[in-house]
Amino acid sequence: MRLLVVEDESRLAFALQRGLQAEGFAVDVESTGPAGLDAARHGGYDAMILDVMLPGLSGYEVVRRLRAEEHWLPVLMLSAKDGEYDQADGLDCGADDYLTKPFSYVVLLARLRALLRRGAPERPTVLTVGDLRLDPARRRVTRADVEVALTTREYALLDYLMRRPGEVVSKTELLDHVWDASLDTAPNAVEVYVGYLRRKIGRDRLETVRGAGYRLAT
Amino acid sequence: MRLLVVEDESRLAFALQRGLQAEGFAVDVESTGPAGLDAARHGGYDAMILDVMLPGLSGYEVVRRLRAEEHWLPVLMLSAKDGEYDQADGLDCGADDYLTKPFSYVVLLARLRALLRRGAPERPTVLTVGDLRLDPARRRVTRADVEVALTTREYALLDYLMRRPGEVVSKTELLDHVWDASLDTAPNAVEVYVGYLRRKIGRDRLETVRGAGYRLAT
DNA sequence: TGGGTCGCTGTGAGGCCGCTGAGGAGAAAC
DNA sequence: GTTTCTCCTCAGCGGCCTCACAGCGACCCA
Repeated sequence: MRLLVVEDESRLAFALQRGLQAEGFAVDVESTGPAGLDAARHGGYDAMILDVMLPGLSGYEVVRRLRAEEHWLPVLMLSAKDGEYDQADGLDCGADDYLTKPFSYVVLLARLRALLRRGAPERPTVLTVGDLRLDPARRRVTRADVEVALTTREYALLDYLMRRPGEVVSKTELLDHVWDASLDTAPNAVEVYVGYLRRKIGRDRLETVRGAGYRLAT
Repeated sequence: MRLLVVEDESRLAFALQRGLQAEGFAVDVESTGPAGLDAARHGGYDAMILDVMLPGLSGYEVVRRLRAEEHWLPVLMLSAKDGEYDQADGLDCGADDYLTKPFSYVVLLARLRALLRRGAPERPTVLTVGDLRLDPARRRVTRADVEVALTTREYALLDYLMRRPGEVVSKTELLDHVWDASLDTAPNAVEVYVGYLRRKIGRDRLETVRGAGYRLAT
């Protein structure tokens, strides 16, 4: 679990970093609004702890811009002010939760966990061709609901073919996309792997188009 | 938007009902724990506002049972107590947010809207995969109800894997999320820790997907 | 029917990937 | 200071995967 802490008070930032790391989180720290926004945009974090008072760009503004750019990273806001409108503002501008300083570490942790619990996993589509199914996330292939064990190369080959069902795909194209284009492999390797695949997914699923390439039967 | 308010102080319950109705919500009120639980189970509400102190069944217990039955209705808890552990307890037993009485109506509304925005939480408090259970709040892992002692790193690794059961997770992804991205760790560390985990949770629970990563068996 | 071309497959070597035991560094407990 | 615990690196090993090769079969065209 990677966290981004954006906080300009260095003592607090350091305390948070150490405490959260002790809980097993990986923690990066930024100390200004713009730097925090940038990190959140590019970083692949699971959640963000964000101070409201920041140099350069306020915490409110950071969240607003993130949301405007369709980033849905869970955000826990921290603020020294404790007026109620302030809190409402924080939530309404797109933060997911709000803590008022001084806060207790226990509460912070509990809120953070609640936030991480509801993270939204989007699963990529499962490719389906006939009774063949390929799930990229699980890296799993089934044929008529029976799992098929594939090696890395076999899997990559089938993946490529299933994204272009019914089309004729040439050997050189396969060499370019499934094999590393840099190292020159003999075209025969394609034939070898087509052979392997046929044994596993069924001989008739993969047609040879003599002189042109291969076609995955729809 | 339909709301369920479970509150035994009739004045507060009435005030909430009128206020929220004025905002355009459809509001039903229950005044005991068991009645609230029942309504939540059958009612098709979009969110629930739940007092902790209730006759018959405490608010904690209501949420816990709901979650145990796989109901993921967003729950906003209300409590007169204000000890911090109390608040942490509320969140960890499955509530999505927490307000301490006395609270301001503005804050309640903001929190409620934030809750409705993010819809029902998708993940249970306790992560369960097969006979493995991981309780983030207690930082505890059991396998077939036997506690398993894990180090910080082992725990973080299992936590990450259990949030994506059945999916293949690459070593680099694990390095990024379970290890701190800033310090560069050798990819071999992942292999080592997968080895440790296997000894503790069972060799077959963690599959190797050669060339791709690891997969937690569902 | 025969020759040529293209594709298929069994064999085997080489290499990459992942696993594990050993051990050192650093922190914490005693 | 010593012991213990944890984290992580390193090196060696074992196994599976990959792919080249060569011989054979299939297909196409006179």
